[in-house]
Amino acid sequence: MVRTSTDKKILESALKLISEKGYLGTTTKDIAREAGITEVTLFRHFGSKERLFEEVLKCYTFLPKLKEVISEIEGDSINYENTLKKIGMRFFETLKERKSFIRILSSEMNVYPDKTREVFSKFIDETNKVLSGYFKSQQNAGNLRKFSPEIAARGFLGMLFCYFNVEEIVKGKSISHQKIEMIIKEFVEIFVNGTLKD
Amino acid sequence: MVRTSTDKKILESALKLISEKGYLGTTTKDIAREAGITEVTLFRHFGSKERLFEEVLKCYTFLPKLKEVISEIEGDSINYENTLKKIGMRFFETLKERKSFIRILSSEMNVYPDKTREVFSKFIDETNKVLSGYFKSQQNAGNLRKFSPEIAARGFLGMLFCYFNVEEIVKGKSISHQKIEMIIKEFVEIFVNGTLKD
DNA sequence: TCAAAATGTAAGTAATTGCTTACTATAATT
DNA sequence: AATTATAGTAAGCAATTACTTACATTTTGA
Repeated sequence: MVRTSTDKKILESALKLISEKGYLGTTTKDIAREAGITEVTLFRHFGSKERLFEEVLKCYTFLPKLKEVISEIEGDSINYENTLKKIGMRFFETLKERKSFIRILSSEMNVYPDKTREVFSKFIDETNKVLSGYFKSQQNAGNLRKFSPEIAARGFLGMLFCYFNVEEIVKGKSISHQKIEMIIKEFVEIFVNGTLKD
Repeated sequence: MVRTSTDKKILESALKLISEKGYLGTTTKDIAREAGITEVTLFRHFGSKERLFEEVLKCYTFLPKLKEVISEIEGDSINYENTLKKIGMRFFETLKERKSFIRILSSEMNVYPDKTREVFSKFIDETNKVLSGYFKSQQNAGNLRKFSPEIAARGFLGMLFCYFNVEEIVKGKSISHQKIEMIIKEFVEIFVNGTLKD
């Protein structure tokens, strides 16, 4: 679907307002106002509020590109600890970029369960697959002790996700790059010490 | 406030329905029907929908009693690893007991930000305080390496919280006691290995 | 048993919301 | 310049929702 500039304005406004006020708490009038158009134009472009919301979910869906991080790193012979740091950093940056969308996924799970659960589950499962694959390959190379790579990946990414969620979404802060690095350093240290072979 | 049995029925029904459909997605008619009363009775008891919701937030607010776990354990000379397992277990059990309420906290943060953020932040901060205090005392006793107890506590509880959130809330499953134990065992192993002194 | 309290019945209000319609004006394209 | 496409104006509709009112019935407690 090729997007006109009006489409884009509407989608952006919808993303912003729905992430702030919820789907049911945001009126089509609000969205139109925010986009600088009339309400009737909104309906001309998207047909209904629900269709607009579906397009928002489709348009802003994302997957963190951890695969690419691992590829880059495999070419660079960086060690395990720094790899985890880079993965953590990339993951966190992605979360920050997509903050509004993540807010919507959390809060609209009841109103629009099918798509939000699908997107959220896919996000979790795919990112975990990549990281657990990496843990496995490091185990196979004899670098790591025996543990469940899938559960460890869930743990590692879960720590980061939860930290992000609490600070940025619950507390409404914006974490500085420095602070993120510090947090990731601490988490990675625990993970490295906790997963390396003796 | 002393609760009549009708009050309780209304509060329980509101908790259930709001956790399933959201605050705005749940009508006072729905709640009345679920409670087996008429809508006018609901207003007699609570005055408004908003007031009812406030009472739900007040009534179902909780803090996991990790302090008690630590007290019990300190009397029992249980080791660090088993302590973390018991803490993890108690925390997870609490999350499961309060699943509906936690769903509401996540999803209604935009509609009712002040109280939900307050409750959620308090929950995070208090539980972290208790666990980080325990980490500190173990460091002071010379058992653990140097790391930030606050950040480690955030990490540990964050892993559990995120795992719970994804499985029970996003994916809508109910995790078996066995499965929880296994997950906690894995997470604790990483943490124990990651925080013990060499 | 009786009076007070609690709840139900039935109807209604005002406001809000998503959405539509018809006509007009503006912008873009040929 | 003329035509087509896009957007605006103004008004309105039907449905829904939180809430209210007045009267009747049932339940509870003394």
